[in-house]
Amino acid sequence: MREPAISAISETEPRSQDCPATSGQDTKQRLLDAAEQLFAERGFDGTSMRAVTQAAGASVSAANYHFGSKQALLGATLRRRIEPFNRRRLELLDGLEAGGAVPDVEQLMDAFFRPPFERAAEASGEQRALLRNVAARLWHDPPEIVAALRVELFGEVIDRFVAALVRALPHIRPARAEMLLELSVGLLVQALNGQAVSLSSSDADAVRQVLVRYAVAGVVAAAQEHPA
Amino acid sequence: MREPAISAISETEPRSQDCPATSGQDTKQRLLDAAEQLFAERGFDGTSMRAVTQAAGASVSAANYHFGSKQALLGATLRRRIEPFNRRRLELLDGLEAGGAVPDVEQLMDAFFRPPFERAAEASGEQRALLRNVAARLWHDPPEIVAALRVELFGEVIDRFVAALVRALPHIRPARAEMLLELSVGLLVQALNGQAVSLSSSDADAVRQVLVRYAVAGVVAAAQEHPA
DNA sequence: GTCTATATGTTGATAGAC
DNA sequence: GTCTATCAACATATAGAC
Repeated sequence: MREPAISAISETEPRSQDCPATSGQDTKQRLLDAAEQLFAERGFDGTSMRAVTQAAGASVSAANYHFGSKQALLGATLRRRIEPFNRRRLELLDGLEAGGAVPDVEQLMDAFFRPPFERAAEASGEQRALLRNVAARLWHDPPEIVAALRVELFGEVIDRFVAALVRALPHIRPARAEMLLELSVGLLVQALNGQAVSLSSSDADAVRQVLVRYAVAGVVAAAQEHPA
Repeated sequence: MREPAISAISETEPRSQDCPATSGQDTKQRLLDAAEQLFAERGFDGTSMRAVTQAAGASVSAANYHFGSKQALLGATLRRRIEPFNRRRLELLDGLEAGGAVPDVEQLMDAFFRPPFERAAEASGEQRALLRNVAARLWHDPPEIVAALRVELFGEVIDRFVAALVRALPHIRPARAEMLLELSVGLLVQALNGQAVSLSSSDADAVRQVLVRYAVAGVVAAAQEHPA
């Protein structure tokens, strides 16, 4: 998945006249792929535009033409990776709430945790390693673009799941539900990014089940404001 | 270019005022303070030696004289901040295990989570903001020095607490205990770094209690390999 | 111990040819 | 749309005066 893009520059546009319109999209995709991998491996500041464009077999100018800036390129990679997860989360939640049903905490946490693991199971080793770091970067890198993206990408998901948690735990205050969901995100990030958890050597399903069990018990136990 | 803005950051300890002889230690401390704050705010790659030395009112050469390299400077800041936490963790664990006692999961998780919150309670607002990011950087930044430091600083703590967890939960496999402790670290990092948790506006004790309640229930529930 | 000055490399972004 | 060439700014690290 790394070098085959070189062939694109070894020949001088053999079919460029046949489909010139798709050449732009193709380069854009290769840039996105290369940027995603490098940002995940070496971080935003640790990745130069030159490194990205070389890996993609393109020029720095091409990247700036398509994305405008390095920050916008990072935003595009994160958006592309996260959006499907959150669409899937909402899809699962919609299913659980169909017909006015009130899903319980276990169903909710499972719906929240499942999407990245589905992707991990179907992905190659390299993609899994990548996935781990994307999560860590998105939740712990301070740059402004990441904070804005977090709201853009996660806002609806957080709102919907907090509301569902409030319904599942009738005596919980919404602020507490939000706090517990955020703590659960820490659990998920650690699981995806961790060492001992080792997504690559374990069965993704097994890890997810441990995670869900941990989170369900934790959320239920910490839901009460003043425990006995 | 700038005024010697030193007072904004100096925080370490009330040092004696012998000026010329201890001038070296003084500069070293100021560099450490400035580096810690800037690394926390802008990350390792986002922080230049120039920024650090200007904030500390010193020169780049002085920093390289004292620490040798930028990476070593990062290592020094993390070591200074993390070491007391882990000493305190081991101290609390020693207390719990005194006389051959076998502490339960709640005592263990409390001892593991408490030190950063103690520090947070006694610290200023700036220090609390800083603390949050130190945790996130140490656990999610990929650079080699961070990985090595993690083993150096956390190795003994992890070993001791995993062993204690195995004693507290007799049927748990050590690998599972290690996984659950690592997941719990994710919980802690998210609590220290999170938005909704908001250490600065809440009572640190209250947050810690929620955290402990979440983790205890989670660890106990996820300890069994094959739940009914 | 700390400084000034500098060596040497890299960065993100742009200009303009094609 | 993509390239080559180039820019100004900034990076880390070192040399040598004091």
